[in-house]
Amino acid sequence: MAPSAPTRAARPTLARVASRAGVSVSTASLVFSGRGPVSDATRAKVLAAAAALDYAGPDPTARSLRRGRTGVVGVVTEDRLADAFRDPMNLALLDGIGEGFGDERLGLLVIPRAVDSASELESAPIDAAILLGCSTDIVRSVEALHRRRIPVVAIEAERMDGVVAIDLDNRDASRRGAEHLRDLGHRRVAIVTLPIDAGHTRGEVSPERLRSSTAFGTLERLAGARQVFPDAIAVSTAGSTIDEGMRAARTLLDVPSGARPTAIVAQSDLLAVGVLRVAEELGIAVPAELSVLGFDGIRLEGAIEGVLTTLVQPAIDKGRVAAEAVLAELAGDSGRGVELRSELRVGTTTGLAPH
Amino acid sequence: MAPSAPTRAARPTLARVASRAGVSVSTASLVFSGRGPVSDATRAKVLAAAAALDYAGPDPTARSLRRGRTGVVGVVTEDRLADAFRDPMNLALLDGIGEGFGDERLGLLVIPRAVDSASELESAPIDAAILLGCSTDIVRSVEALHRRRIPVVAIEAERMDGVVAIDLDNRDASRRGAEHLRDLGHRRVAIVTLPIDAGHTRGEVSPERLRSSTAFGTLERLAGARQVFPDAIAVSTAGSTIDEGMRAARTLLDVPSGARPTAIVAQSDLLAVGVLRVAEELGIAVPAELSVLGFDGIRLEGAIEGVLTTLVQPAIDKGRVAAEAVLAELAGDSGRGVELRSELRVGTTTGLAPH
DNA sequence: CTGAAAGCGCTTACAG
DNA sequence: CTGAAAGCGCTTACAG
Repeated sequence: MAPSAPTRAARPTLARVASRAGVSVSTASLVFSGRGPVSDATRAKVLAAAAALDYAGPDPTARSLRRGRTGVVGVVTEDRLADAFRDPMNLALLDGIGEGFGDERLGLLVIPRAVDSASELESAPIDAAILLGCSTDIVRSVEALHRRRIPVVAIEAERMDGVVAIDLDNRDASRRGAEHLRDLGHRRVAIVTLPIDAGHTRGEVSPERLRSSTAFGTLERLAGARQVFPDAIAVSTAGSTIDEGMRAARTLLDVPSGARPTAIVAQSDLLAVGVLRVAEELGIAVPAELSVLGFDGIRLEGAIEGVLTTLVQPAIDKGRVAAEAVLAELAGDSGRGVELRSELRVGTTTGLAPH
Repeated sequence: MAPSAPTRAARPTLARVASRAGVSVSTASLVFSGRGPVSDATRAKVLAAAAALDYAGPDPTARSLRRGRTGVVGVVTEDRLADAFRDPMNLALLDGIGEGFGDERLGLLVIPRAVDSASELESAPIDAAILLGCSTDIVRSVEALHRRRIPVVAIEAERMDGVVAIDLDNRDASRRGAEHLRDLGHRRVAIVTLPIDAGHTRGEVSPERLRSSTAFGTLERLAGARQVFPDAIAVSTAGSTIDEGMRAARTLLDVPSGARPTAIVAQSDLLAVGVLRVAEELGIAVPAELSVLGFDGIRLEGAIEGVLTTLVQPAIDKGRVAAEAVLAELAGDSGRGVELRSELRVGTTTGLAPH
């Protein structure tokens, strides 16, 4: 009977408010948008009518259609929602994005990039998209967004046309970390990597797996470390967690001590903590017998003894800069990319190589 | 000159696709929505025209306006984005929500409830809202949503008209946990609480602070523990983190041993871990000298020795049930609330009271 | 300061 | 199976 959706009581419209107030729809609109001059008396009449009808303000969808803006920015994450937010780096990024938006009231629509996620991106009501933790098959996502003429800002992704890149010096920073270990005399070094494929396969990283990998950040960090230690064995994990660090560390450390590396480069701090836990379990002294290097610079809240040697990345800045790039794109300025720099923080988990 | 927004190249429309394909707009629409019968030949013509024009499919905003649905559900969080997601319970909840939506492709718009957040809620393009970690001043948020005739599902909030409540047995579960301590002979018990006010003030919880508090879940858990230990001192924290647990624990434990409680009830597992850390720092044996009880049942990944005694809550179920309630509301079924139950898991951090 | 008109891009009965 | 028409609820030039 009623033309509205059955789930909702009939919602009052601006037209009904205007008619009750005895003004035109355009005038009523002006009252709510504040974009034009309206006399106090008129404004009061309109507001009174709105209150009487329990009108909640202009319908956001209609306003969006008319204005050509949704006021929403998509945040495209690699995995399922919760996994993406379990990574402290992504949380810092979110903080930064919030900061970067400042007073612009933009909503954040989280879009997990599932297998068939192109479809999700094709129909999400967004003005711009920020791609996070991007690795696998990002190109198709970008194509879908480009067809919709939606500006894209990608964080730590490979270079792509028409995409504003917010980069981290992953390769260079990793190289500097590895040099720190080399300067301490380390020669037998192993690497614990972040996921290198969409399947998050664990295990030794063969040249073949390397070639087929699309995990840009992981590859960059690995390449940097191998600039210093070309033959370093690398073991991949299923994610940046303490557990995963422990799993990988066991395969590297639970071996005859002659075969053990004297240093482990972990591609994240959480992985490094896992390595430290296993070293403790196995009675391997850090840093006397084993040096451990992390990446990220997260707060560890006393999860380890001492201070982790790590590459501190400006995670919040990354988000802030991404948000600013989005704002620039929406304002019609073609954003330029930014490369942010990580700093080596020498803690107590690295020291002179044994012997 | 061009009527479109300056930031975007002119986007092709369905009308242009239809005209190029030589069909009506309605027919072209049918091709993309799949909601009506279209001959293969016609479909092919339309698709070819779309490809030629690089048409990305129907505009989501226009579709939303017409259909009266945005396909987006708001997730209203208490704090800033990142804080909300730092809590492992909220992450589990997100997992559950994703599960509960199943094949319904609903986007999640995160809406941090700031001071002026009513305005945010008033204009967010959403079909329904899920209120998380709700405490302060939730009533105004609900009013704003009700005026918009948007169904609201609230998790662990006080009862409100027109809101589907997904509840946890906070009070009862806390009482059961306290009884476990009482049965072990504990009489001097202290409580470390979650935030009890919007300002996240730390310190002893006076009757006055209690009265002015609006943190529903916190109050429920406190009331449950005090059913067993009416005079237990309570110290509030600024959030569910290990750090905060440590801060509170220091005020309770770093005192002459005669004045020390023999058991601490922490309102979250992270707080409990903080308590355990401080006990270790101070050389207080757990459980010989101090029993520690948590709440939540999160995975602790070896962050503590032994197994935390805690109340395991079905966090994922909470999300799943909330999502199902949203689906029911959108389908026109008025959802009933659900109360979920937590189970006491006795670990190794509680034991007989000393003496 | 106010109003009449056009139109944002689509979907959905309805008729054929 | 296809098309013409109405309309979702608003905002924005434009004219007065």
